[in-house]
Amino acid sequence: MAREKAERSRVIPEVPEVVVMRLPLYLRTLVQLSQRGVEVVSSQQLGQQLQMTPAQIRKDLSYFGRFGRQGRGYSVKYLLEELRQILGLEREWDVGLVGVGRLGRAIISYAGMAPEGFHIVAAFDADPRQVGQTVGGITVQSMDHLQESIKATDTRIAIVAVPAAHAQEVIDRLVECDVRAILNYAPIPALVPPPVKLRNIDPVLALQSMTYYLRSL
Amino acid sequence: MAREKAERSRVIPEVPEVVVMRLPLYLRTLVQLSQRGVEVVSSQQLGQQLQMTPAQIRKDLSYFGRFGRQGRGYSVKYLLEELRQILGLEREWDVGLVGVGRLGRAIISYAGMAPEGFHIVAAFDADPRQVGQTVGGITVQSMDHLQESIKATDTRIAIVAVPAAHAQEVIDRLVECDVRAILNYAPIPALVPPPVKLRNIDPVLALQSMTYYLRSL
DNA sequence: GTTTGTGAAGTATTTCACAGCC
DNA sequence: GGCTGTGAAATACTTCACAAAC
Repeated sequence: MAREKAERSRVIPEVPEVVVMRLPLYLRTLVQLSQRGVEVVSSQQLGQQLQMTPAQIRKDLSYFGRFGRQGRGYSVKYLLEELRQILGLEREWDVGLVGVGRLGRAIISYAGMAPEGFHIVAAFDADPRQVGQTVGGITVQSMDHLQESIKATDTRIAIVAVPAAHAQEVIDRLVECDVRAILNYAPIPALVPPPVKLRNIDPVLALQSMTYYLRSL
Repeated sequence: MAREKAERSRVIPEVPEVVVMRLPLYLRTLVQLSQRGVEVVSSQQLGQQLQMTPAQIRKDLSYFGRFGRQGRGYSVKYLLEELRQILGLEREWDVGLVGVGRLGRAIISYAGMAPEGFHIVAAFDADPRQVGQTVGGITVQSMDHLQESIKATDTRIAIVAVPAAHAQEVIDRLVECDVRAILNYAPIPALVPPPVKLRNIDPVLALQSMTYYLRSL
């Protein structure tokens, strides 16, 4: 009869996850503005760029502190630094990659990660023919070394690019060796225990949800 | 004084977009169950697989009709067909791809699209060295032919895999030639006019929102 | 017995609107 | 005059809980 309500009616009004997911968007826009030499920006202007209401931006930021100045707006440089701080991006992060098939290789070669401080430092594959090969400067290791290697390097972020059939098993193993954030490219609704964060990259799902609005065509 | 409230207080209680975005997830799970030979499934069981409440699944489905039987559950085969119908997936869709760099090529070679009925039938690139080349059976066309070709083939879905600096411009051109659904891989907060649907694939954003929870490490 | 479909209740999230400050 | 930060109000979404159906 006594339910586990305790967990839900938490005392700390935790920052909503939707808010956290919007912060990188703000950060990116600020970086752009900064590169264009803009020094001050209002929530109004930010909202225009991002197609959202100024109030939402202000409310989101207010979860973390007071970063603006009445009558002026936000200092681009200052807000940018604060957001980086909040998101834990003032440091570099090591990332492990599992699966070096076509997709995995594309991910390794993708030039957009490193500039943002995410460095793929280890790669693993179940296929013995892949093991020992060098891809983008990284030597592919056997799955037998997964736990050992991830733990030894204290890697907390992993990218999963293995076939759907093996993804959950791989994810379970990653969780076991204390990986706390997983970016999953496999088209499965993966399950992870609470402390672990998971985000899915799934282009087919995205397409399938858009065709709903195209039915009439 | 008179605001454009009219648009918001619409009479039709439109299906919430969150609901539409969950349907493909249900569909995929049903396909799996079907392949395993399961014939009937309850919202309870579906919820377990997908880590969501049975009530949510039932409520989501109720926006579109009544597909279950009390005391039994849902016929996997029937619900699957209905969802395909609702999502507009009982037909095949032609897809145009803009940008055949490393990412674009990886997208063309990705084997997961065609089985779901999405066929990349045309590819475009601004680089003259790419134009005329054949990638995965498709001849890369010049950007000069974009409008002409997309319109001629009546393509309504496009994938954008060009550098960030050109993405918005490309998206604008796609919108002009009546593309109604865009899957954007460029790391920019792109803007599209209301009738057009946009989904972003952005691994860096996903990573940046997870590191928030890793700050303590 | 089981499970759906759904109003009503409960949460969560967004937007409003304004005091306070520059 | 312009803009932030924020309680309060409004809206959106989720979950409850139960009558109806099998």
